[in-house]
Amino acid sequence: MKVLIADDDADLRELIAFTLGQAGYLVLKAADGPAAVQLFEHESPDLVLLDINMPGLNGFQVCEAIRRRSQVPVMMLTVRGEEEDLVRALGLGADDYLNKPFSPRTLLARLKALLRRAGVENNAPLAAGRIRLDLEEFTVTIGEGAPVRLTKLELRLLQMLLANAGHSVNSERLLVQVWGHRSGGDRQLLKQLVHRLRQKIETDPAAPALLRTAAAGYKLVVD
Amino acid sequence: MKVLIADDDADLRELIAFTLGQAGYLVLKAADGPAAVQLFEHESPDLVLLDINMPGLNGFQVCEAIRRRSQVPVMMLTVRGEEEDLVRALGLGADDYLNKPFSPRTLLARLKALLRRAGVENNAPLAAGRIRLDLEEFTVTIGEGAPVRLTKLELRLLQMLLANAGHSVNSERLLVQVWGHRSGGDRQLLKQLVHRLRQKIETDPAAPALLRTAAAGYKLVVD
DNA sequence: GGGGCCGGTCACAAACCGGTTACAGGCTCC
DNA sequence: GGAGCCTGTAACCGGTTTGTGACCGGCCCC
Repeated sequence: MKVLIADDDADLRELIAFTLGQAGYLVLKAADGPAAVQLFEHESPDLVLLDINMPGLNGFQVCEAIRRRSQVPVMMLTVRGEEEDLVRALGLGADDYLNKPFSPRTLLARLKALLRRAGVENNAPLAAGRIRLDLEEFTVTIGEGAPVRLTKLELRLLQMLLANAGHSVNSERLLVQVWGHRSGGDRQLLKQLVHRLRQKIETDPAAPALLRTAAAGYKLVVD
Repeated sequence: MKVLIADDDADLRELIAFTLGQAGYLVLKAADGPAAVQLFEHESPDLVLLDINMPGLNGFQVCEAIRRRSQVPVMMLTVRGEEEDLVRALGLGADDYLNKPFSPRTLLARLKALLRRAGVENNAPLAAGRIRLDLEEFTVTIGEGAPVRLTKLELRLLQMLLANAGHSVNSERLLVQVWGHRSGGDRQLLKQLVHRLRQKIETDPAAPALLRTAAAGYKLVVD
């Protein structure tokens, strides 16, 4: 599990890096905005910690840049009391924030919660019931069948549903997690993606047994 | 999702209540400390907004009382610049704070972030007496009967009534909470919705036993 | 008794929703 | 530059949900 930490305060950066390292995470460090963006593109970390005040590009700009190409969980580090910053960060698609100063224990707890929510806590092939997802190969295997190749979006959708297997997931949330649409609204995309995914994974796409329509969203049925 | 708002300033209280109501939250209002504590024990809200300056018990005392029995997220409303208050509140276990004056937008953003952080899932089946509501499945179950499917509006109405089970809820308030109409006035909608809901949940829709007409509104009868 | 108000009921129209088909632009890989 | 895939967009269909207008009967008050 890779975590990118971007902060220009060397002491804090090292403290965080140490904490996360101890906890078993692989840590990538950046001292300014451009470095953060570059590292992000190179290494595609599983989670990003962003300080707001950084030279080069500030945290907002980095967050925007990241959101343009990825739904990776982003946690902002803010100075307590900067109301506007907070609202702006959350508006830009940050998933959580942490007020400085914070304890390492708090950081870890929040980080884990965030990873759990994003459904990426294990990048080993996700599985539930008869469904197994291989993120490396971009394939899904149903029961004893042959692996089926998925596209990027199909994989992401299935991953989200799998992370909440058995429970219905709100369309709104799916839109946000798969496309990063802030306000949702565009149901057509989801409709279409679900349709395409069903064609691939359902024995009878007209009567879905796995990817079922639920009130206000979809859910993955596992036995 | 129930939010308890405690503030002795009636204008501010109503503004907040309106904002949250529009955003789909169920709002409980308290004008002083003791009322807040009592409401908290009665209704077990999912989040609490506390003003610091209140008659009876002040925000600190209420916060302490709440913390003695629950980990529910608490957000304090503070006057900008009162550092001491802030530190004290956070020391007492408050989770976040908001400086007055604040915009509704800010309030909502912070509140959502707090709920998200607290990991509150809003799919816990609401229940009272023989009535159980499943927000994920959009169903209601009466006693031992089979779950009945509800539409979005029916669910919202029932949720409002359930949150005030046993007490009559003003038509005006229902209109605002279910449709977001600010001026109410449109009783026909409510009439119709109640009718449709009764058809689904009453054994004899002509003689309602659960969803009763009450003075100036409706109420849910629980045994 | 008559009019106004209110809640309940009915019937119909409008809006919405999910599934489906079709097509076009963009991208990658030969 | 062309083939093939991936993604986004539009249009259509049938079913459900929601909004609207009309009517009825009870109640209260003048």
